[in-house]
Amino acid sequence: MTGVKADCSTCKNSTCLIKKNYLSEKAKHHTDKKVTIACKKGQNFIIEGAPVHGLFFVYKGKAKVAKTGINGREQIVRFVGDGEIIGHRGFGGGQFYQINAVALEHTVLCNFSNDTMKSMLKEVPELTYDFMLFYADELNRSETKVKKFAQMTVREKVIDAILYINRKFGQSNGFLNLQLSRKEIADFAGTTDEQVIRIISSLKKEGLLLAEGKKLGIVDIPKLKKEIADHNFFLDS
DNA sequence: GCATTAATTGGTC
DNA sequence: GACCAATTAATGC
Repeated sequence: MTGVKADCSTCKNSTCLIKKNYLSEKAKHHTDKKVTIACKKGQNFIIEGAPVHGLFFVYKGKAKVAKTGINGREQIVRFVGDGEIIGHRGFGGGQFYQINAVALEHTVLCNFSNDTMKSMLKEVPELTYDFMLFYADELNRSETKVKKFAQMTVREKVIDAILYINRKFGQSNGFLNLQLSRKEIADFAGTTDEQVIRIISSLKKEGLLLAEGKKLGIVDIPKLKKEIADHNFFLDS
């Protein structure tokens, strides 16, 4: 397409597992095979049930990864930013994607085919090791999430979701760097948009949160953390 | 500016 | 605490 060809050699994403293990010439003939995909905001680039088409890495941008439930209800599994992996659960055995992935803003993706990934993993042990750590970490997060969903109150889940966004994307000028609709927060926290709205407005009244339209800002991070501290063993999930 | 969508609030089960 | 309905604010065309 026009211009944007993501190149591993000039990429700035130090957290990207490919970039991290991009050992100059050793992996170059592989990374050259990747495909760069530019997504518009709202674009559904991974469709639940569609055949697996390799692994995706975010070169630049943000996306949400979700599973669709019964009556149109959505469960957002995670949000991803620069350097992160999407579609890793379909890698290997999986024939079809079990998740949806939608770009939340203009996003550039690097797509590696399964074959390319396989030969890279077989050739570069450092990369394989990092992948193993990544999968283990993902599983850990997933288990932590189960506990949270079962034991936290809605208020705590919403606070947790907001803190998660802050951890992952940070704030600038007093507002979170990721703008989500109330419904998206609800779909992530496992509740309804009405509940999210109510909790946000009370947190606002309590002076813990700032809200201007879709923009959300955390005023008192330690206080919010303290509120969920009882449940949380401070494993940043 | 109008029309669709999102945010908000109140109420019921 | 989810679901529904009504109102209002925001945003796209």
